[in-house]
Amino acid sequence: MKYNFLEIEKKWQSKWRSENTYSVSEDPKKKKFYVLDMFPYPSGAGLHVGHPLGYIASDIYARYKRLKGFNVLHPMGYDSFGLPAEQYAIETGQHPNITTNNNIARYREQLDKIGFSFDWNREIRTSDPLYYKWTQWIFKQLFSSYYCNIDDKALPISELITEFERNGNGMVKAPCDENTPVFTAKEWNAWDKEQQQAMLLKYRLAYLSETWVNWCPELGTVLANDEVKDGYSERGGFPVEQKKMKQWSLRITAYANRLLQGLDHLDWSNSIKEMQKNWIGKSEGALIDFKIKGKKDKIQIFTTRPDTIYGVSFMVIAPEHKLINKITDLKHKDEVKKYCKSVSLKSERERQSNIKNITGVFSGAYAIHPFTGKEIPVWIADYVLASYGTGAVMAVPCGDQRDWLFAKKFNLKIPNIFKDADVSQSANENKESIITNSDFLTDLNCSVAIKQAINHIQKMDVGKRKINYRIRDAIFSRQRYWGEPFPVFYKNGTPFLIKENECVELPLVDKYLPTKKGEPPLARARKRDWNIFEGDNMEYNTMPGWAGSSWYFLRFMDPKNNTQLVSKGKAKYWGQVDLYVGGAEHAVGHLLYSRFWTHFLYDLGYIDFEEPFKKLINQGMILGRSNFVYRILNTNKFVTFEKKEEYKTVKIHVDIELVDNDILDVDKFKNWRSEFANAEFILNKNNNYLCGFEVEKMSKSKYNTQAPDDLIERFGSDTLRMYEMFLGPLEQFKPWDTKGINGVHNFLKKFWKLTHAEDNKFIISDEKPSKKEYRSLHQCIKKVTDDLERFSFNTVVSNLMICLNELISLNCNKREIIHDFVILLSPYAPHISEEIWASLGYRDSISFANWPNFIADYLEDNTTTYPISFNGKVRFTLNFDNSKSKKDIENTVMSHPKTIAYLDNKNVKKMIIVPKKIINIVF
RNA sequence: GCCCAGAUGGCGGAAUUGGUAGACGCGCUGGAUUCAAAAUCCAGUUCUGGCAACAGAGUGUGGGUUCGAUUCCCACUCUGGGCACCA
Repeated sequence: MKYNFLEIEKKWQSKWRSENTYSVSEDPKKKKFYVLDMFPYPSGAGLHVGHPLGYIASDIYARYKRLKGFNVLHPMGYDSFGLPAEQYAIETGQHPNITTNNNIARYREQLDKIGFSFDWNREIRTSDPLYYKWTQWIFKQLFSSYYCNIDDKALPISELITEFERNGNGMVKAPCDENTPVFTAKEWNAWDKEQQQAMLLKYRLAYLSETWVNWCPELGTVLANDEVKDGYSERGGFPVEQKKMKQWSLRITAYANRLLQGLDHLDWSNSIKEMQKNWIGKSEGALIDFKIKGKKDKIQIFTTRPDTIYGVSFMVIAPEHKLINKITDLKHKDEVKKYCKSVSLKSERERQSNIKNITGVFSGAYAIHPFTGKEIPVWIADYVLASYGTGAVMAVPCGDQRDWLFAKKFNLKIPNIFKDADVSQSANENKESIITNSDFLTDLNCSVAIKQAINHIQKMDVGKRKINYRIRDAIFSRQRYWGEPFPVFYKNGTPFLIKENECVELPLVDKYLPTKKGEPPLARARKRDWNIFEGDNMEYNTMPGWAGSSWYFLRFMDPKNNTQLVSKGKAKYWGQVDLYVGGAEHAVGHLLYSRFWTHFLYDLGYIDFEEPFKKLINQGMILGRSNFVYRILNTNKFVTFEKKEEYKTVKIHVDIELVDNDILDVDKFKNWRSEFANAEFILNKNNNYLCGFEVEKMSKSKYNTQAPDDLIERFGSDTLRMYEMFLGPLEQFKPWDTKGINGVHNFLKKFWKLTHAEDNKFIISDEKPSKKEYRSLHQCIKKVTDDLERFSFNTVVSNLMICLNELISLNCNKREIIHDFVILLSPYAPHISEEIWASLGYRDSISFANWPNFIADYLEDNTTTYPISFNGKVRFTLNFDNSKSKKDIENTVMSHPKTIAYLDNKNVKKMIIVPKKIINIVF
């Protein structure tokens, strides 16, 4: 009798492949279910056990839904554009396509071994021109659209042109660039084509804009904020400067409100929704203009607390504010210049982390309070950010802690406008307060006062109600090679789209580096290297990593369509992703951008759902369990964990392969690395070397990674699948520890043993199961079904174990029971289940069996074991017939000798009998 | 600083609506089998005291609500994640 998992798993994997078991197509007779994983970037290191965790969970769910009769779409592909392949190409000169294909082959091999039920006919790769043709197509649609705030949706730019021709832009309500002038139809019609294009670009959802970037001349590239450390590049340590660069941006801000509202209807975790909410950062308040004494200019501020306007005692503007030069008086000019310079030298990091170090400088200018007419000093300080709101605030030190601290530091007045509040020690940020000393706002509470204040501001024409968002438009250009090229060419500096059905393919280049002039790598391509070349030159930037992943779930529905992104019928049938599983690190990036693109495609009518992912589960990271040895300082002697305090030691990571149960195999250790060949050991009392351990991120450098491949060799993938689920709740971060894996392996072995004789022949009994056996099975059906419905993948394993243990003790290998049990098991352990299913005489895959129905009758019990508790403490249990009345139960309990003993002649105050639950006697 | 999670035996975890805390698995202890080991099987295993029956304590800490709290409320500590001079 041997459970030969290697043979079984190989057999079924090749069968699934050759018989196309998991390929699906639209079937109007069946209800659909779409289960999707966040597709991986195929890195060179291959998969470790942490990667497939989410895939296993989603595969189990997909298999479960299939058994429930759903038509399940469960595809997989690769997010194959990315930096590591490009970096490798720079170093070796090898085309990233080659590296990428190799890595994909390795991934596929590893994935196949785990027994996933993916429909591989639908595989997509974002770096495939057949795929990115449609990424480019979406960009073209964005370029050809603007956002209409009246209809609250994206519309074709042609409608905007018609409006410009008729009425100019005076009536147009659409998000556009800040510097867009108002023009008439006459002016519009008089402009030449290039001028018109320039104006349209200010409205397009994909537009060019000048943005500040971290430019590293030495590397010839733009760096992300976290790649810059104290003004130098993290890689290489070269100086980084701020440079203005013309880049493509997407007007995601137009969708800010819809992206926020849409969150309410999504079945996502609270924390992810919260993160997106904060990212979008909606705040309601008012814009208020403050006149400057003796100047024509006004400073416009944004505030969420217009109710505190009588508490303003100074103003603060950001060091980058455009009015600084105009308003600063002669006396302060030098100081202001010096201050602004010093701020600009600070890195973004530095500026953000210096919360305690309050700095600022007086500009010499005074603003006029719009209601009181009082003069208030205008300060410049770096705690005000140029990029948020208007880059200027009205400082209310009695109501805002940062203003308060600033006022204290520079000795500014702190007038109090709150009734019964003490603002001598800190600001009063309590929004329940009553306003005082504030003219028409006096005696109102804050929320009423805010409304009144805004009304007054609008009446006085000094400002208006304003909803402000923190979210900024997404920069869509990257100065890289290995990304989607833009379907764009330039003529006299004006961008134009290439023809409708064409796709710009990545041209070959001699090197994957920027040019000497600092142009992106694509500028190296000669005219004849491009498959399409129009105008003066093609766009040299490529799209960012998130372009391809923002819409891939749509392409899986119709991956081979050559005339459309996705056919309308297929998109209608498969619809939203019903279950999306992936890591929480994509909380704002990927998940927000795909929502944006889905909203947009919905507006244009290509799909009929607005939100891409109905239900989202974020799997927690699997952490590694590292082992350590302790070397005594300056020696080659290692001391066991128990005695390490007696010496001065250095902690060294040791490969977990050399350790079993924290006990080091000293011989293996000596052979591990030459420096340890002559190592000596101080052992513990059992003559063992005990290692220390720590739980940390799984990583090669910590020698704590575990590839799934070895485990599959040793235990089989059915065991691996079950074990990864058994580890704990899917969402939780949890340590990986192979110690427990033989527990689930044992479970499968026991199941095999139950259904196989000594000579490995399948044995099954055709006897009618007993009531006990039915009961055990149906208990299991109920628990497993309930647990899967609430995505409690770990407890399903426990319940299967409980059921099997019961069946074994009943010595039950009856056909009817095993038949249902193996279906329950099959989502977790599909290979062994297929094998036994075939032995039961079925020729079709178990994947399309029927999930067993739970029959409550089998669990019906006519007695209940009641815990009898005294003042809430359980003392003993009694069995009662369910038909027994409360009075009967009470009499029996009260006359029970144990009850009499526990009561010890005390008076019973109360007796609580909860039917089928508990009995509590209070005394 | 703000927001969101979480804290249960030696370990991973369970307890779905407030109703016997510790299911299931690992590990450990003892036993059977074996020449021996592996494998397998049986029994025990929250802590403290006791041979035992049993008693007491116990779900991060301190309070509260309740006949009854891991579960609800208040305050706090710690851990993880996210955001951050956001007006």
